[in-house]
Amino acid sequence: MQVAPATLEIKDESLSALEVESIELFIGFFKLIGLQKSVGEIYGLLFVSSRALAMDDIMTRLGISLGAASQGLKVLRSVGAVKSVYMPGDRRDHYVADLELSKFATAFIQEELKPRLDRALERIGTMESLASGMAPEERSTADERLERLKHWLERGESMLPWLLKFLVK
Amino acid sequence: MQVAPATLEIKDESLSALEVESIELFIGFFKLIGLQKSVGEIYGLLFVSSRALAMDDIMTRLGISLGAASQGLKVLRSVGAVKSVYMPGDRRDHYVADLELSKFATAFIQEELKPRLDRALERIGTMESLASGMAPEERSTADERLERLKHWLERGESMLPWLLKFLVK
DNA sequence: TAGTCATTTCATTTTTTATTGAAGAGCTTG
DNA sequence: CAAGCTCTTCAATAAAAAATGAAATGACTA
Repeated sequence: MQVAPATLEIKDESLSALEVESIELFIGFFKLIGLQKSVGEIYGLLFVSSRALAMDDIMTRLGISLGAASQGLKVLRSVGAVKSVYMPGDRRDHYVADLELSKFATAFIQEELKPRLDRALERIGTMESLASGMAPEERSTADERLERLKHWLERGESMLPWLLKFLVK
Repeated sequence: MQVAPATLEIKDESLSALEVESIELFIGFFKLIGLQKSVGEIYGLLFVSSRALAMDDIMTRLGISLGAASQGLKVLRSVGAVKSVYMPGDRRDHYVADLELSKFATAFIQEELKPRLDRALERIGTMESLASGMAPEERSTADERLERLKHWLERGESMLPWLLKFLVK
């Protein structure tokens, strides 16, 4: 299958090689903590930008929609990855990247990891009661495994404060 | 919108409450490290099972397809989360959960996190060269930020061995 | 306060990811 | 070595997630 590249759609209105690298880097990084591509794109662009960008700059440069830009910025604000700066004589909000990278990791740990561990430990409580009504042989298997899982989760949980301290520097 | 539950499809061929809790727990846990639902389901079922299960037991109990079971087990074997045990007089492979939970975390760190950090550091090298050909004001912004990012990534990387040691116990 | 511009929201569409199951490869055994 | 199981693969399908853009909202200003 061959497609003639006749009138090639110009998509990105010139992103520099530096911007492309930055964008790709942050897309990958953000995906790891469960954030979508457009969020990574926006942050990547802002990260290497020496001036604050308005939402429509971001849309145009990245070739993404209004909605994606708006929602992406919302997410980035909510994790403190981006802040808006005042630009005299311009009604639009302008955004700069917050360079304190540890914020994202911290937000991820506190808003994703910690709640999940807590929820898992809760479930283990439930499972322990359920296991207590089982036949002896099955029960001992379950009890042993639950104990093991609980220890491991508690160990993980105990590591979080240390991890946070390390990341925050 | 109301739907009459007239002839409710029996879906799970009797999973116990304990199994359901375990499955839900591991679906959540595995998703966090990027593994799909069916993988979590299978591990969750095996985790509380006191006997080894064959692939078609797994399919039947969970109501998943042949392909999903096969692929899920493949993933679980590949991260060492599951092992097959010999059952005399039965041609089928039978699986039990490996209870060494730290294995998954270790696999995740070594196969996902570490390569990503390495790739990111590589990109920073590229970006540094790209920045070196820029106009002075833009260049200084870029240099400063890249330096910062590099430090942070190196710090993260330096933490991995410690993290691994902690997890492995 | 009417008009304009910036932003958010959300139903729809698109894209991506996961699941299904039929085809077939590989073992085992009668 | 043929017939029957078991398991894997992969093209097709289904489900989930993300992006789009029109309409609603809010906010400034003339």
